[in-house]
Amino acid sequence: MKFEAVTIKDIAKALGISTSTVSRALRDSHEISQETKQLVLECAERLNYRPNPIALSLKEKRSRSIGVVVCEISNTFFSQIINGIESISYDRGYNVIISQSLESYEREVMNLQYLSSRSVDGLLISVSTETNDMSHLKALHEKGLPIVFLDRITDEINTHSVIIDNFKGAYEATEHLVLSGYKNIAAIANSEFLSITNERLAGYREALLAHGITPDDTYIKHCFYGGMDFNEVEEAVNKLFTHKNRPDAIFTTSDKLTTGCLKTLHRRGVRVPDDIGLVGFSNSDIAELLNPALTVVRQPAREMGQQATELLLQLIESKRPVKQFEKRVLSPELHIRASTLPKW
Amino acid sequence: MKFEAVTIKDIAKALGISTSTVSRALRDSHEISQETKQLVLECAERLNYRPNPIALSLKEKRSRSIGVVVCEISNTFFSQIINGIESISYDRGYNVIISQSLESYEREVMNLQYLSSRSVDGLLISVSTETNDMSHLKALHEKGLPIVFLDRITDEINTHSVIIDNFKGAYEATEHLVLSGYKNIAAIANSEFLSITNERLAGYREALLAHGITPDDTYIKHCFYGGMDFNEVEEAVNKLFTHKNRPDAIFTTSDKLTTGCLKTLHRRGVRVPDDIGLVGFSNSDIAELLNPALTVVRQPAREMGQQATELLLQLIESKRPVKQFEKRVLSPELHIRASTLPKW
DNA sequence: TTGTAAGCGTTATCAT
DNA sequence: ATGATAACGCTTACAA
Repeated sequence: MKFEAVTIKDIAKALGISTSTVSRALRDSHEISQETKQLVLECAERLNYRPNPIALSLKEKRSRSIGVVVCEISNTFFSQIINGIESISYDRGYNVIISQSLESYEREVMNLQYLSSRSVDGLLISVSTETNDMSHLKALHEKGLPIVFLDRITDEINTHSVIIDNFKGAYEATEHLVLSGYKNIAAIANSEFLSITNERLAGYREALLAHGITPDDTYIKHCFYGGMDFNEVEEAVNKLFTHKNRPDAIFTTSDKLTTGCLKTLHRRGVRVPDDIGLVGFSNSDIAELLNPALTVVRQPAREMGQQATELLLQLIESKRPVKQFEKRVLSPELHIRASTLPKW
Repeated sequence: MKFEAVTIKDIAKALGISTSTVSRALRDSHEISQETKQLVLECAERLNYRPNPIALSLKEKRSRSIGVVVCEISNTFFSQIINGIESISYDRGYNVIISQSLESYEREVMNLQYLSSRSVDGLLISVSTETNDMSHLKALHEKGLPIVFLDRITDEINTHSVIIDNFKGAYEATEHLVLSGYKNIAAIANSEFLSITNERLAGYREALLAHGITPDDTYIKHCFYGGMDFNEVEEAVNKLFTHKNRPDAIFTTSDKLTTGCLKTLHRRGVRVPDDIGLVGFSNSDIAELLNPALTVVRQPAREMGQQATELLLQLIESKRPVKQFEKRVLSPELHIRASTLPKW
């Protein structure tokens, strides 16, 4: 690890045998006598021998590391995903190299270039909001790099993906608002270029329709950067508040948007749910904390990370090319607000 | 990166020169003619050559990766730290291998063993709550592994560290409660084995004393696992509420404890600040969101990660052994509650 | 200025 | 059952 690590050579020298014998003994090859094995194992133990993974990688042409690209590590949703990714890959002896796109296409391309230069064995990616050209990913995929998409997917590339049932989550959230008596339900959504956005808005529209409300597209505000920039959210809220027919409830399609919206409302002195209804996707602490105050759609982020990693490792380690790809759809959970309001 | 990557050999073959010439040309060695350089560079470009970092690592005996051990990736505070770590190491061409101890000594030891088997060039660690024996870290450090401590430090190992001014943060938080008129101020703190805990409690005590209040140790409740297990916090709160002299305010020493405490209070129907005062360390969304509702101590987590990484890389890349070590102390910020209460 | 060869730690192939 | 050798991709004395 530093300062002259013990190598297979040292063991060989110490025992007066060849390195190949040592190597075989360590790998428990059948063509090595029990005594020698014993000897080698003992010596390895004594010298505290640790195989050098880098030498191994060079030989095997695999790095036992996987690359991860998310928009932002410290976004609660993604940090939970990473938690899941890490838990599985740790168990399977893989490294995780994480990089953040910060919702920038340019940075995403750079990240990918970096990861591939780091010769990762596979890639887990949730594309950036700016990404509508998938050629950088396609190129890697065609070169043979196993890829699994997470949450934000594309159908331009045929591979495994793990998503949540966005339609359902949005449907239930919206329906909850309808059933709570709200009539004019607006939506603050992510970029329309993201797969998740459209699915969620579809669920939103469908829920309205199912309850006899005609969706009104002027009620839908997009935040291109998903609220990375708080002003985006503030502006969206402002627009809704100056709408000729001011909405009485808002559905927000992501963690950041929900938090941002709450913050804006609070700044304006608008109370939830007294003055306006609010239901949104959220995995952050506020969801847990405001749970009795706020109904939220919670995504099984950690599980998503875990499942995506399992699929990726399966892809990486499978001998023959996989033909059939899975699209795993996990279910979000609607955490419904209790009747009483919090009183902080 | 996969499927027969272009190597230096391919360039050599294509140009009919030796690999060493190619290598030198690529490294812009002064002992190579301009023409040859030109030729090589052009060819490399054309063939889309990418140096193999693994081969390089093997040669240079350095992996250009750094290990990180934190208790939990999805803890807001740590995910922000990781964000900072990643931003710097990305710029400097280093990988980050993250692992989580989940506050378990055993896991921490395993993580370390894993990281060192991965031959990381350096280590960034925030020790687990269970860790009071530092011998595993000492061993690595003595072997020559550069280490920088983050937030949770130990003085048993002489190296750089980055912390925040825990005393100050706690002092200000407590003082804020005093100035708000609270008299019986309790504290819910992390394990007493952590450096941060004692510094924060010292600040708490000192603030009380400065305002003529005698600290009462029965007002201090420890959550050994820092609230990883929610029950811990609940129990702490319960104990305080059954205290013969029920406190009228609580100071919490960490993100998780603050959130957990709020949650418990809310479950009990106890309102903040109407029924009880509360100020705590918190970097999570709630801090931002409840800002007008709740005074919190916010730590510059991202900066901590960045600075620690800079120090570590400096350690890693310095030619001669560093003698003088820095202990960087960043300042936390007290975000004071506005006069109006939130009305969710 | 360029080429040859050894070496980083490991394993696989081929002998013995 | 074991050993010698080459190879993975790259750098760097040492030669030429």
